[in-house]
Amino acid sequence: MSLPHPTADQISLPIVLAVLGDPTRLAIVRYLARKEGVPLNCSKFLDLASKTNLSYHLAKLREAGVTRSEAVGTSRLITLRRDDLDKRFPGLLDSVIAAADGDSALPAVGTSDVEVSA
Amino acid sequence: MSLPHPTADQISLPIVLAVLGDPTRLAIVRYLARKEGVPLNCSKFLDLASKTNLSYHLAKLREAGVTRSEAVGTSRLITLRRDDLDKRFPGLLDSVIAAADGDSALPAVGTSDVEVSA
DNA sequence: CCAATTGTTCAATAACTTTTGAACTAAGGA
DNA sequence: TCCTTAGTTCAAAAGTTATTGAACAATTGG
Repeated sequence: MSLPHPTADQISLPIVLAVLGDPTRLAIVRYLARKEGVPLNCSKFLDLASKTNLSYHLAKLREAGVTRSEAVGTSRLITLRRDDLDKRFPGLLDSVIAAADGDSALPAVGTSDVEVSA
Repeated sequence: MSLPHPTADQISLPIVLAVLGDPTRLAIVRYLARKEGVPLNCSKFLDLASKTNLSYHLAKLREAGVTRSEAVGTSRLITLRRDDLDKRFPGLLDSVIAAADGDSALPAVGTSDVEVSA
């Protein structure tokens, strides 16, 4: 681990809700959930926002305890903290993601049929 | 019904999450959930915020589709829109409320053992 | 009618959040 | 070493949300 992350018990419900209440961040979390287990780097999300702005949103997600960012070379590998979130707030993440998946008006990443392998 | 409320299908996930991401509003929703079926007036929440500020937060909850406010005499009877929320975002409200109930650091209303009957 | 109760609205301010661009760091490849 | 890639940091600007007090409206009880 490289950057400051809260421990599981430091994760705060209102902060998590507020952080997920932003469409850009919700899109990031949705994509992470779909690709669970596969660590992703920031470039995956460049169609949601500028590089600088993404850095800001990804920091918010990390600081809230929603994601984990690990520095590997010049990349950040980002994963969902599903284990910790499920322990802390059972069912919350699943219901949020299911609700987001059901809403076609929300911004999304990697939703097209075409999937780039590398 | 008196004041403008969104219809069930107009309720937006990011807006609901953002609205619930405020500790004062979360406390209001929690209390409404505990007293489900019993319409409450604003005075119940006066220990959370000033009258003016409550009016603001209750309007946010109403506009997001989380609560319903009905004008009855000089009071507003406030209820949770559980039916609509459950239809739109299954499991979300329950997991949020369960998570909030598990967090003793959050502000709360009517948590004491003493319950005033009238 | 008068006063009290219940809550809203308005304008101001304070406090945050989001977005931006330019400058930066750190790693990796040619 | 130099260049590129990946992402951060910083300061400024823009936008939004929260909080306040004073003034208001509507209903109800005396």
